[in-house]
Amino acid sequence: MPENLDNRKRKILQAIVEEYIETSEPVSSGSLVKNEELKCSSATIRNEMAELEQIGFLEKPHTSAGRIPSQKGYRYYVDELLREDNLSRKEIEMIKEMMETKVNRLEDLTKIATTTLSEITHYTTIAIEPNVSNHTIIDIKFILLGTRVLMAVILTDSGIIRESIIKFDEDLTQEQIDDLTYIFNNKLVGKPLEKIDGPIEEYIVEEMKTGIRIIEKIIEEINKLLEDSKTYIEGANKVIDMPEFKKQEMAKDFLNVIDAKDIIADVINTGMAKDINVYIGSESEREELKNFSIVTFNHLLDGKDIGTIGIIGPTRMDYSKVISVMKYISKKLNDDYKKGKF
Amino acid sequence: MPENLDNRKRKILQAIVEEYIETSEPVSSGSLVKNEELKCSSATIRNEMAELEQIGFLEKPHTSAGRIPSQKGYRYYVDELLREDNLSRKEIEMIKEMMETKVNRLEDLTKIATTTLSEITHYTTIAIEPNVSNHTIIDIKFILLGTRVLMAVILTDSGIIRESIIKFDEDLTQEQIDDLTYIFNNKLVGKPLEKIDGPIEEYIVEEMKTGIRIIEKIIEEINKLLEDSKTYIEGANKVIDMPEFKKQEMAKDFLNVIDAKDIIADVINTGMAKDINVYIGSESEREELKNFSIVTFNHLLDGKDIGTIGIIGPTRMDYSKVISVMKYISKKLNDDYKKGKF
DNA sequence: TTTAGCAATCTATTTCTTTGACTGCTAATA
DNA sequence: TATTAGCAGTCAAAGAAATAGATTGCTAAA
Repeated sequence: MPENLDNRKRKILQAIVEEYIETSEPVSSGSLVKNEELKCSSATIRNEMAELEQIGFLEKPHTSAGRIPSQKGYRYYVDELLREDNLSRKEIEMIKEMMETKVNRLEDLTKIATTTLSEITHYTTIAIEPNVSNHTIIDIKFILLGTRVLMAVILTDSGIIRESIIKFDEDLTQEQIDDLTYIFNNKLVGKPLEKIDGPIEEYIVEEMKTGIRIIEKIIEEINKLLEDSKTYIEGANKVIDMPEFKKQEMAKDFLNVIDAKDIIADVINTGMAKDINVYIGSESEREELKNFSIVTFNHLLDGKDIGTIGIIGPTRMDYSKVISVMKYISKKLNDDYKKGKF
Repeated sequence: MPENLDNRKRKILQAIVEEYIETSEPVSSGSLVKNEELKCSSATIRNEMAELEQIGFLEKPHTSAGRIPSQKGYRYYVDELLREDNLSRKEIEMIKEMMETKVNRLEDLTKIATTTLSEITHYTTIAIEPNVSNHTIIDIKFILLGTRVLMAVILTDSGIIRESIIKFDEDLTQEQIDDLTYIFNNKLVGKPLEKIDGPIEEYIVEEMKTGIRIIEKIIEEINKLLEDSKTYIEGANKVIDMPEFKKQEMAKDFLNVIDAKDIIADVINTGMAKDINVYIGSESEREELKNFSIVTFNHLLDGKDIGTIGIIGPTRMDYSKVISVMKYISKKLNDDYKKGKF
């Protein structure tokens, strides 16, 4: 439940957040007087600022400095004060141009969206493969590569293709492969792509004439394929010029997060799936992320989740710009899809 | 042609390089006197150091500091003075343990070697997919996924598998796929995996009954597959604790290099293929790398290059440890291979 | 050829001072 | 009651000066 702030407090908070995002310096009462919307003296603003600090929206680095937004302050700003139409004509042109490339796979489309996002926002971007468990299998293919190596390819209705190479200690015959293909398809096509469990495994083993070990291994590998959702990070160098990274500790935290990609995957997968998700500082409940914010959106086609795209940066992030770009890219991906681009 | 240094100068250079690698502080004549192998006074050492600086093996950060090795100094050290048996029993155990995992693909083996290397050396590791142009094709498979999506899988004699998904604007028939498979195999199996050129393309087009556009597209995609060699980087956070990264500029350079992986790929691909390759500072002729060294080895199985593995770190790098680990891992990969592990 | 000894050099550290940017409070004002 | 002017108090950041410490290069003697 967002506290109710009166109009002047809202204006002051908004002005502080925006000025701090721009300059990365604590904002003083004096500099706010220049804001044309605020028709009062610096003393009045000081009183208001003191109150905003009292209720937790602002903090002071030290007595004689200006104020900076607290995590709660950012949250209020994002939920209540943000402007979402923060894209210049030039930026829209850039996005359009960058996203024109033709691609063969959905994954490549994600890649392009990611690069675009990074270029426009100047933050580090993240792409996480979708959790495919609510997608429907439309085909499973097994291809024998050599006599002991099998390639399994799974296709889903949303156009996602996953493949895995499996090596055996014994020879496989083409006949076995044909059997496998038949039975796996029979049992799994049309079903949601969930983990293959005990009962299904038993059924398949029963149907097959040979090789329980082979089936076990295949199921193991397929399950592995379903579980792991790869995370890609791009533009790690984008952050280096930001003033917050002058502090060794923050730079260290950042590199650690970038390296242990699962930290980010974890946060995103446990989050709720809103249109656009914003995790500010320690809201993500990971110590390493307390100085960072993550903003993501789910790349949806026809209601199917085909991956999460996001950015990570300091809590002093240009939320307005980031969210504007994301909304635009998200819409464009869908429009292109409807126009049959993919 | 390595200059000839007398024995004492060699010892002094070696001691300076090793102490500087360990402490990252300029080495003084005084601290070298403690070295038991050097039976002379600090004054004598100072004279020798002055001469070593004269001929370019050492440098001074400023008048009243000790000496640090120059790039030329490191080079002499690596070529002439390096000890290669610099692995503790404990480290060998660690390597053995980490490399025990069973894998299905050669690529996964590379991944494991990379992780091991990073853990043992505490530097950032690099893996670059092999240039497959001298490998021989043993099979090409085309699999139809849906009516307009084709998957091409290429197998080489070295066990490398490359696959690509190709999307068409028109429907494909199974018959066409069978034709494609037959003709491509006929023409390319047993040949080195080079770019498919004009004459071959013409031949294939002639043989096929239909769809010159389809063939063009397939060849385009296959050629793309052969060209791009992906680069993976792991352990970027390993560097953060090194004193040299206190300097903003170096941290920036490093992140840029990590982000623009092709810089590294470029250096490695233009290098000569020795057993182990060491690029010190600006030897790699890329401005961004002037403060970094790269050490790589080629992962060879039966003489076939199946990928390059390496590390990147500051020029003040523990070359001895790095090279020792690499030799050990390289040998182990080969031994495992001969024992049929893969 | 080697070494002891010493002046000269230069960085890094510490301490002190100064400056300037804010705030918070008080008392006057509308 | 809400606003504001004015001013003392606080604190960090920047600058200046002093100090300490490390190391070299040179000279002259061994």
